Amino acid sequence: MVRGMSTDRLEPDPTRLAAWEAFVFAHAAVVGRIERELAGDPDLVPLAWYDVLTALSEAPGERLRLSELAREVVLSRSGLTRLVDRLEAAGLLRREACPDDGRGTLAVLTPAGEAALRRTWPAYARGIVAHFARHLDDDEARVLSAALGRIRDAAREP
Amino acid sequence: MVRGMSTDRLEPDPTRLAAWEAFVFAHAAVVGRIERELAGDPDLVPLAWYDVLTALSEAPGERLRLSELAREVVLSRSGLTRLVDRLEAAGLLRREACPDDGRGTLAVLTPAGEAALRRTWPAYARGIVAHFARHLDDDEARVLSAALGRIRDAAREP
DNA sequence: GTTATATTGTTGCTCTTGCAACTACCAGGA
DNA sequence: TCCTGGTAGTTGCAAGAGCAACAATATAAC
Repeated sequence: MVRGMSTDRLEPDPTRLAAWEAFVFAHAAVVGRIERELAGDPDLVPLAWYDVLTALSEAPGERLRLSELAREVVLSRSGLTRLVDRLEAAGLLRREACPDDGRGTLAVLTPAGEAALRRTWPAYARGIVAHFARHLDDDEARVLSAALGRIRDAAREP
Repeated sequence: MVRGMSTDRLEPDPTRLAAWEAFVFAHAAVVGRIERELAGDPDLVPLAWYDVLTALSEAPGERLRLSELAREVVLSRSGLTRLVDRLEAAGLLRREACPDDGRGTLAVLTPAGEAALRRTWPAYARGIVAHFARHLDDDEARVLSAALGRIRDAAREP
């Protein structure tokens, strides 16, 4: 697993607890800020929409099963249903029946969805740089990417 | 500011972008898991309550102005008003008039609030270890604490 | 002292989310 | 084949959070 601590401790040591607290509140503060910045321009989509559209744009055929999408953006299935409702109503994606599974539904990115993605990216990127990336040196960036990626993958498992 | 990048870039480099994406989804996955674990036991308080109670327990006199508390837990003032309503209704804190400012209100931790904190900590600590701390070696823990602390402090400023 | 400006906390409203229950569908076993 | 268990997606419901607007109080300018 990981060196430097016994893996069956019941409490985090002070350094890891400080990391956890910084993690939680940094997330709230930074995401809140970026969200408000995006909300200031009616042409830009909110972060939750952006996450869904990005996941679709990176998927083969720009389409994904709803259950897959829910795992991808870390949302409950019911939450994802409503989110996809809103995106579909806005024309940024469309639902399509899954050919090989009668239960399934695919979300498919539309040209309007791609356009929304491209339109939102510059402001989003500025927010990431100004409130997050700007404060990291190269070593820290690598460590965060590796460590948080590992944590995310573990927490996403069933 | 920080070495290793020019500070006026409009987009994050790939490493920092990967760090950002891991940061966002790791938070959603880990906090969601811990929240569900706590919700499984009716004697434990949810994370938002825990954050408020901790902030109070660490403040001098175990009391804090509501505006200070809102900054501390990164919540809007209206959001904090309702949250404090719920905590007060549950008897975990009480409101008190601020002696030196007629506009102000203090939130004061009650014994029941301290008890809730102590009761919730073990399960919360287990969640932090199992889903977060367990995946960090000592170096990573130090880097996360420092870097995310810096990011949090910057994003909390007005 | 009076007036103008800013801050504190609360409320109305709306949006978003999760859980539990439900339907529709798939897969495996008798 | 039929039946049983499991999965996919949707819905009713309730809880939580933010914005804008408001009343009360404080602070500064004059």
